Amino acid sequence: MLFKDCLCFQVGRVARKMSRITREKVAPYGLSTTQFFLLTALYKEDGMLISALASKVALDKATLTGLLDRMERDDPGDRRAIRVHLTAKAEGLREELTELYHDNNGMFLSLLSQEEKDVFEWVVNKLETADVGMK
Amino acid sequence: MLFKDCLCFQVGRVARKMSRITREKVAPYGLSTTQFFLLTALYKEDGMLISALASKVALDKATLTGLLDRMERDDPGDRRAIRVHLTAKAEGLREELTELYHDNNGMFLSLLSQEEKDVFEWVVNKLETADVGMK
DNA sequence: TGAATATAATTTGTATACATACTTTATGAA
DNA sequence: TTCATAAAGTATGTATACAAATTATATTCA
Repeated sequence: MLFKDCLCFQVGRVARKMSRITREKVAPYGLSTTQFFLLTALYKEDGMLISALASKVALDKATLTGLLDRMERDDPGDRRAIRVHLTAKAEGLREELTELYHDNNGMFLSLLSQEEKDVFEWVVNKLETADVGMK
Repeated sequence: MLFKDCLCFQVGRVARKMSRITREKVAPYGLSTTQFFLLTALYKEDGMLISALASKVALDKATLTGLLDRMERDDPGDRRAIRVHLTAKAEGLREELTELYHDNNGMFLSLLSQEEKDVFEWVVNKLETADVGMK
């Protein structure tokens, strides 16, 4: 089977599928998968710098600029820094979206045994932190 | 750690990183990661229908339309079907890109033990084929 | 002080990625 | 035959995703 032993392709393929599945669930809230994770990060910690938020969700800050275009902004002091805050609307959805986040995780996790989860987590971390000359 | 147990996020994050690493290697050939995999699929089997190719690389046919915009096309018989063929330029890079493909795979695979590879492959397949109400 | 440097974010340009709708052609059934 | 349906691609619109360059501000140090 083509790409059978290609980790890069396999990971990309399953990432796209899982993202699509998640998107279907959050679409009713007018969210994309990425926006959903971004909100989840803000539910955990509000008022981060864009660069800190980018680090949390593992995206480039340039990607976040677009994502955040319609969100509330603030500027407490340092004019280089912009802190991202939840809107009232997002705050109102906190409970519901947090529950959805856990349900969705649980759905995926329920497919795996404990050992599979452990090894998968270990492998993903290895691939993620591998030093292969990238920034 | 945020998203620690979120398979969807973890897989997406590692997919982006691996794609970036691969892109750095194929950029000198004027290719993106996706284009690289698409060529790899064509090196394996030339003359596929766009829909068949889309299936091979696990992308929507609409995504392939854009990707293939500058590639050679042919139409043998069925006017609904367009078959994708390698250009002379792509054919000239076959050896080099095939080697790069295997080297890149090997680089990622070398990070994992046999058991880790086995479990990872198993888990990815489970996540990929899981029936959770998606098309 | 003031120039060099670093930091935070934006801008620009390019390339996915996909849902939805549409066009064209083929096929199947009445 | 002819209408309904399916199949193959394309078009459109939206949303990532990121490299490279730029802007604006802060910091450091000579």
